[in-house]
Amino acid sequence: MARAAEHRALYSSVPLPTANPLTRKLLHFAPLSGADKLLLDELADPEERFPANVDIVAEGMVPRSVFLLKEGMAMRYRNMPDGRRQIMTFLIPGDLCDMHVFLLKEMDHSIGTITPVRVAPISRESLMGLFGSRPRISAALWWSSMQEEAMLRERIVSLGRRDARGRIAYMLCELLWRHTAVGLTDGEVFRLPLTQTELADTLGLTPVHVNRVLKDFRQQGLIAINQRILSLLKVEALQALAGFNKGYLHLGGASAEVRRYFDSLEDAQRGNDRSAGT
Amino acid sequence: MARAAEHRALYSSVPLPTANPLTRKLLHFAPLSGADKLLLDELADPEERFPANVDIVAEGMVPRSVFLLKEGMAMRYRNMPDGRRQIMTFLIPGDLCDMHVFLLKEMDHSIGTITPVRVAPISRESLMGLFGSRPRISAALWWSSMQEEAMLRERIVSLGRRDARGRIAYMLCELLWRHTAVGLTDGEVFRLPLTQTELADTLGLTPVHVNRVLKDFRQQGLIAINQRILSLLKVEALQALAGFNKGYLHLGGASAEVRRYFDSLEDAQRGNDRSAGT
DNA sequence: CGTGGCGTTGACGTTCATCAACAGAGGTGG
DNA sequence: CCACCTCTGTTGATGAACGTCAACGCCACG
Repeated sequence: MARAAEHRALYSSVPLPTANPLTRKLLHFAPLSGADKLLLDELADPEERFPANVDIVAEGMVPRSVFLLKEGMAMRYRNMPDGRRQIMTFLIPGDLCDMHVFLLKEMDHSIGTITPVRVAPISRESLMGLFGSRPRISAALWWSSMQEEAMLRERIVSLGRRDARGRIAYMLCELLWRHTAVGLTDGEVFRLPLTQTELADTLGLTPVHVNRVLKDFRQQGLIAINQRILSLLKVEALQALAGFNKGYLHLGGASAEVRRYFDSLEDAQRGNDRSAGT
Repeated sequence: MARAAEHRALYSSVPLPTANPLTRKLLHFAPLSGADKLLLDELADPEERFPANVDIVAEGMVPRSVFLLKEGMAMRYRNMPDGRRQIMTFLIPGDLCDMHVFLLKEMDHSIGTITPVRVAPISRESLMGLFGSRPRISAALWWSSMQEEAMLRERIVSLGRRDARGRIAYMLCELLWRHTAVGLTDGEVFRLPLTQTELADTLGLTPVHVNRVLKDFRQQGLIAINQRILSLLKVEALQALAGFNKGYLHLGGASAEVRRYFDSLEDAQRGNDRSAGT
């Protein structure tokens, strides 16, 4: 396949992101100062590794620390009593597993790795400290969590009102834009290490049916897959197929008004710091 | 139907809730002081009314103020390009419409009324003020928003991996528990002003199919419906049918550890207030 | 007295699930 | 280095769950 060779070539030219993926993502919300970026880098510094196909957090556990995913892919999922599985979310670099859930008494779902991953554990204390002292980063993290919620809502729309072709097209588009937001694409090409079974468990379909639809997409020249590298050859067509509108990802940033508001908080905070002799 | 008469009788004995529904809900997270409750009552005091079947907020608008739903029922929904509709969430008394979304540039879905509603508009300022000064209420609101997110995830599980009977059973159970949490049930009986079409648009089904399943449930003696009053006659059976586990609603409250943490913040805050001469 | 929304029921069609079998890739132990 | 095995992808045959289309009754409302 000439096409495959071609997009591998493209992919190999993807520059390694210079900033950490969380920073990259948050920059879609609002500009961050050098100090903010430094702080985020420190936050992302500690490192822990997990192999593929293990649970980082299991259903029923008490949520403890928070993890920042730095590399690899993971998922939130739940097993049904009859052994079937529903994947709720894919986690990609720059995503936080459970910035919030530590408020809850016990996990209602599991988080498992899909590929080997590198994560930065973040303690509840440092996160709460951040919230108390850095309004702009807090707002950005909050925004990011709103974005995640919007993605959940979009999944509901997809599962409720799109057919198999629409669901798959929509999911490929969402993954493309999310990867773009953290600098992990080259044009419409990115690495997608999912099995067809995992896609099926995400979209409420069977692996067999996912296979048939993907075959169809390939034959129509909409996508190409090779060595887990996915090319969306006709993004427009795919988006049309799904009725996909990337608005729900809210990549356009905050309104000027909201941004000003958090800037003013930031200034107030700096004032506090000075008066406290910091 | 003797049964219908019976459950109407039951329903009429439901006492009017003394506390406002938001307070009732938040008490599931942690105890609140008298001052906290007073503050929540003030928050809920302003009033605005909307008739049934109108949009309170429409897709594409800039999210402005936040609303507390005090009475009636509303929904978040989205219209698809082909005219079909997906309902994402039902809002019942005690729910906040978009505590968070004001961080986003534009709404990616609409909020519409199902029945006439009474809401309390809350300004961004008073909400932010609360977050700055009342750690315990803030934590409770945050918890409530986590709970909403958990409900979204559960919907995804439902749409992805349950059949029509399971979905409907699950939705009835969820609505029962949510109403219970704000004191709007009497045993397994509560008022549910939804049409079958609305249920269908929530669960990714057609009104026709919802009708057939409900008929079946009625014939099996699982439920009874009369004048929009719903009785879950065999909750156990319904929950078994859906594989329903109310754990995801997190009604058990916060862990002792989390609660202590926010109590300590509260104390620190009171210290600040005193030293600032308030 | 019409009219429109909602619930209800029947006949029929389509999408997707289920079951089954096999091929290729990659990993592991002998 | 090869045999073996498991996981993933692939394809075909069959069936069930749910959607679509259509019609009618009921009730609230103007």
